[in-house]
Amino acid sequence: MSGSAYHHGDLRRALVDAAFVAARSEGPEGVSIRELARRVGVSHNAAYRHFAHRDELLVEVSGLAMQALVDAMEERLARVDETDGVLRARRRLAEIGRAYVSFALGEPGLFRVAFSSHPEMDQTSLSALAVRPYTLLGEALDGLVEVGFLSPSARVEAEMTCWSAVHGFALLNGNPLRDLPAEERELALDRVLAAIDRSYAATTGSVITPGDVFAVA
Amino acid sequence: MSGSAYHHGDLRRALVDAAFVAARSEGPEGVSIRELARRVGVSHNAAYRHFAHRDELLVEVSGLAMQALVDAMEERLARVDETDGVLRARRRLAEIGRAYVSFALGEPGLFRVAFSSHPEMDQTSLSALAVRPYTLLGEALDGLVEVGFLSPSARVEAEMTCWSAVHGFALLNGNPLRDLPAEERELALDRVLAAIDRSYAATTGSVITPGDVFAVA
DNA sequence: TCCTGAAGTTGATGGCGTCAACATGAGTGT
DNA sequence: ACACTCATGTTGACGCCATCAACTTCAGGA
Repeated sequence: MSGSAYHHGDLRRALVDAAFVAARSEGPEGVSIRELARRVGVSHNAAYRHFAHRDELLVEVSGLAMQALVDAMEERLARVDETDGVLRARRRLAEIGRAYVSFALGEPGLFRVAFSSHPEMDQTSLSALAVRPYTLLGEALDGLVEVGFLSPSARVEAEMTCWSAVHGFALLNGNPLRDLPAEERELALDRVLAAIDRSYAATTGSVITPGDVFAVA
Repeated sequence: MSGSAYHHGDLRRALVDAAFVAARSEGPEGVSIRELARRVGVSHNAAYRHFAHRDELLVEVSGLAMQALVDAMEERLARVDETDGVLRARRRLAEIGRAYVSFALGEPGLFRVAFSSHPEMDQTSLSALAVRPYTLLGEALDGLVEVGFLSPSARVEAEMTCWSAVHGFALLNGNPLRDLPAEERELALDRVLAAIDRSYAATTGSVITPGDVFAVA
């Protein structure tokens, strides 16, 4: 009933796909039911057989965008080849942050659609959407605790701190600071990540040898 | 020429005022030229004698919203009555963060309009808008350096770190985490602020006596 | 074979931003 | 005192949008 062939072929999927490319290049507000219908070669209103309203379609696209973000994070995580336990855990956390920011700045449309608020959307499905990046981050933090770099007591909801820093950085650099030179931005991100790293080290009195993980002290 | 009386009285101001209240209750997308015209008792299109397009009006409102944010921060800063130098500087920084978050969550419409992106808007005026909160934050950070809590080398662009953390926290709590219980949210913010504090202390080897500034260790 | 219900279409309503053409009237130069 | 000009406002249009209601079509089961 959802994926079978009918008049069009598979309109629902076609619409979602088209919406994804539209959102990718123009963000959520660039997704127009009518435009999609035109693009897919179907009459306006056809979409309403599959989505109650525009927001329902956007939620679907949000899911895909979020998935793309997760993929980017996982791909980058997989590249960490550090063998020393502590360094590895710290680098993994940093890579999550880098992947997040790089996705936000490289795919602004998708990023915005992933986090765009849909008033119609019930809260549960909303947080369910963001759950995967959250757990990914959580695992990295658990890793830090395991190697003794982050104290268990500071571990509590450490997700919030990391996520806030990186999310804020991504948004500020996408908007008010949008034309900061890439070099400066890179450096600034290093500093933010270093600050988090330093903050965690302080919870266990771990020593950070300069140049350990980050270029900046 | 800008503030004189004419047909309407002072349409430009009236429009901006109406736009402000609209933005306050519904955010940037709730600001409609036609609706404002109706509200002000003037014909649609009248606004176009004062603003080239909708975005130009929104920029004006952004400025007001940003000003409101700054006011909130300054008001809160003024309330810090700590006498001990180090504690005072640390608390001032924390208060800036709290004011920022509290404004973002208490006035979501204004906050969003303050930071909404206006494609038509040239970059210079955009960053000029955000300059005041930025300098306010900068002054607080300078204070931390003066009392020896933050090392001068870590001072470099520390604005970015603070601003990112707090901005991200505000947005996450306004959107995906929008119905987190207020209590938990408060605690989470404490933790974020404590992490920053800790991170700065680490740059000078300053000792943090528990319960110094924040409830959480 | 028919007929039902899902999938798609047509046409309308009311919203929006914006352009062009017109109306009005306050303030200035003579 | 008068006429003229130009800023300010108005009317009416265009094309976009989301969405509703009423239709057609047609595939698959009784």
